[in-house]
Formats: sequence, C-alpha cells, structure tokens
Amino acid sequence: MSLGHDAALTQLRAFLASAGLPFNSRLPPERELSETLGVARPVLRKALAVLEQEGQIWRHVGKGTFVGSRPLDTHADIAAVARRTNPAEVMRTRLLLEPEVAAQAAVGATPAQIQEMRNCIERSRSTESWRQYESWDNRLHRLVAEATHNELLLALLDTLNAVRRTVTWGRLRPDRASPPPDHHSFTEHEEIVAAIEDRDVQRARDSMRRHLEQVERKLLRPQSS
Amino acid sequence: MSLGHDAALTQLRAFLASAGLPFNSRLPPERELSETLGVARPVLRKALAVLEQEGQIWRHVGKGTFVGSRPLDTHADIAAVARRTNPAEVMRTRLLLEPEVAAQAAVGATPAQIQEMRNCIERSRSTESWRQYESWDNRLHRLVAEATHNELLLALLDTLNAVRRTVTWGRLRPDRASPPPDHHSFTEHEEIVAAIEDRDVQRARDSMRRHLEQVERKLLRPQSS
DNA sequence: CGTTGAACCAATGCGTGATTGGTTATCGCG
DNA sequence: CGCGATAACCAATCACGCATTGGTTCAACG
Repeated sequence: MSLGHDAALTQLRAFLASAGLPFNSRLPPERELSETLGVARPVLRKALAVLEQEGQIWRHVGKGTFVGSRPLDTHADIAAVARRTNPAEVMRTRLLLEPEVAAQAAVGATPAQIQEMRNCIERSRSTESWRQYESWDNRLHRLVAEATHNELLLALLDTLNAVRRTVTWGRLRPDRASPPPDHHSFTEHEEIVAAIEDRDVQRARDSMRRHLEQVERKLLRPQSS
Repeated sequence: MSLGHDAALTQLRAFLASAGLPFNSRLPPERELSETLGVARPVLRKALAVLEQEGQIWRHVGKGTFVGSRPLDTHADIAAVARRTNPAEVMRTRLLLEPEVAAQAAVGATPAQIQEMRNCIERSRSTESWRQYESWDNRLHRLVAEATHNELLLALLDTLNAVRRTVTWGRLRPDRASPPPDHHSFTEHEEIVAAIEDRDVQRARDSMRRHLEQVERKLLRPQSS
C-alpha cells in the first residue's frame, strides 16, 4: 500500500483535527502514530515536517512532538549558561557590551558614583591577595554599569558577571601573591574613570575596550608578563 | 578526647591552608573530614559554620561544601527587572546590543541559518494577525543571535526579550488587523539578512541599527503611520 | 525511483540508590 | 546538669543505568 506522502499528510491533519489536542500537549510518538495511521515512519515524518514548518507543532529529540509553537528556551539559569559557554565567549561578550556601557556611564555618572569609582581603584591598589583585588575590580565594573542608569542593562551585566565568575573556575592563582604595583589594570582603570569624569564619551569607550583587550590577552596567555 | 570546638576550628583552618584548594572546589564531606581531623561531626560542623559565616566557604545539602563565596542566584528574575525598567530602556539596550550582534552574525552565520532567516521573513509577510507576525519577528531576531555562535550572548538576548515581552504586555494591538504589506520592518529585515548573507559586517550593523531606530520611533509615537 | 522496514545514534526523561549537609536522639563522662 | 561523641534519620542532590524519542542511515523490495 503505497500511500503517497500527500495522502499521509491529509490523514495526519484529520487525526489532529479529530483528536482536538490542547496546546502544549504531547502527541503519540512517531513509531506508535505510524502504526495507528497505517503509514510508514519515513512518510509520517515528512508529513510531520510539513506541520512543523507551518508552526503547528514542534519536536525535540528525547522529548517528543508537541502542539503549538516551540517555547523559547530561556537560558536564564546561570549554571546552565556557564556550562555551555567558555572564557573566550565571555570576553567577546564583555568586549561587545562594556565599552558602550562605559560610554553611557560617561553621560550619566553622578559625582558620588565617580567618587566611589576612585575609592575602588585606591583600595584595589592596596590589596594583599588576588581575591580581594577581584572583589574591588568587580565592584568598579558594576559601578560603571550603575552609572548608565539603565536597570535592564544592569541586570544583564549582573548575569554576565555571574556567568564569568562561574566559568573561570579552572584558573587558580596562588592566593598568597598579590597584584604587583605595576599591574596593567591599575592605570587602565584610572583612564576609564578619568574619561567618565571628563564626560568624554568616546574616550571612555576606547579606554574600556583597551582595558578589556588587555585582560583578554592575559587570559589567553597567562604566562606572558 | 574532648577537643573543644575552638581547637577543632584551628585544626580545620590549618587543614584548609595546607590543602591550598582552588576556588569553587569541593572539600571532603563532613563525615570523612571529621575522621581525618579526628573530631566528631557536631564539633566539625560548628567550625565549618564559623568559616561559612566568615564567607570563606559555602555549603548546600546534597551538593557539599565549597571554597569561596556562594554563587549568587540572581537567576534573572524577569518580572523584577521588568518592574524596574521601561520601554525606553529596553530600546536603548536593544540598540546597544543588537547592531553588534548582527555584525557578528554576518561573520558566523551558516547557510542553513540564513535560509531560515529568509523563511521567517517570507512567513512574516503572509501572516493574518500581529500576533503571528511578532512570533516570526521574534524568531528572526533570535536566529540572528544564534548566528553569532555565542551561547552567553544568546542567553543575555533571551533574557532581554523576556523582559521586553513582559514590559510591553500592557499595550495590546487589535489582533484582528494584520501588518500592512508596506510595513517598514519588511524591507528592513530583508536588508539585514542580505547584509549577513553578503558577510558585510558594517552593513549588517548599520541596517540593524536603522531598523531598531524605526521600531523605537513607532514605539514612542504609535499613532504616527 | 520511491517505499518499507530495520538498525543505529544522540538527546532526553525517569527511576533507583548512593551521597551530603542538616537535624534529632541517646549515651558517656565529668 | 553540661558537653561532647555516636548513631540514626531526613531532605536535597547527584550519579548511573535504562527506556523512550526524534533523527539518520542503509539494504531490500516492488
């Protein structure tokens, strides 16, 4: 019985119409459905592919076939994202976001915020461990984000940072050592804050980008001084 | 041997110092650690509680005890962010992110992804309701994000879109109407995809920015045709 | 040339049992 | 009584194996 795939398609449509399944409900697996409809699996699959193309159903390996439109998988879970990504992607994303964030911070930063940024830099200079340094570094970058006065952007950057902290678990520095006084970030941080203080949008953007490029260089080649 | 809990605490500190465990690494379970240190579990637990209070370690049932600070579960509370932000901020953030996303998509998009983009545009032209149109529009923008091959960036954009949908939940369009055939987004979408297909990074960035600026204009003055 | 049937693959879901931090109870010892 | 050691138990989590499911390949058949 060589039912053409067009015949199988009409038969499948009739089945769905008669079943009257609600949205997001699962319909029988392919093997079972092919037997109920009396068509071979490859033919049934072609018919299902048509319905999927039409947006009437969506399928996923291991889960099944469902009625309605595919729910976009919100990767909001930090740990799940951290598992899929890698340090290189994190840096690419920071380079995409943070220069523009610094630019907008140069527009909206309040004097109090700028003062707090300087405070962070000062304290980061006199830490006794990399761990403390990173704490002040994080706080500085978040202050820049707050200075944009964009709550949504701030939330996105918080998510990014949470992922960053999770994903860089492989890197272990000897916590005994402390950042050297000529650490490149010190002067770079000061350039960024100075640009923000001068309301120099372009310079804020550029200095942040240069800073992150340096960080990226260190990250990919940690042995280079 | 009644070792006071203070003695156990110093012993535990010595153990952690000698072990030199990296951040986010798990240390032995309580039962095992109590045996190696020669102290009873309740006493060890008190010492661990002190370290946890100090922020040096964090614990969770079923997972274990870990070095460092507890990973803050800012699991992107969409609703909370949506309450703090507003449509203008959403558009500012989209304008900050998506042009650069389009640029990177122009670099990494696969032929299959480009074909799928064209498919989205075609289907969005022949929808019968704004709701269906927005569904295809969302899918198109997400395809562009996927084409960057940056899982972290994709997750951030998903969060942004979730917030956007929540924020614009109040304003509903009459769903019986359908997008007019000369809707500005049609040609703009095609420009974006064409630029991506041509691997023209700058043009992809510019066309996406122009598109979003148009969307912003419509959003702020929805009555203007 | 298309259809069929079968086997295989990778991703997912599920159930079972082990592991782990947290809690409670009991006993020993001063 | 007070303090600590020991044990048992609880709930959350994880690790593992196994079945299921969509996706793919391939040989056989008409």
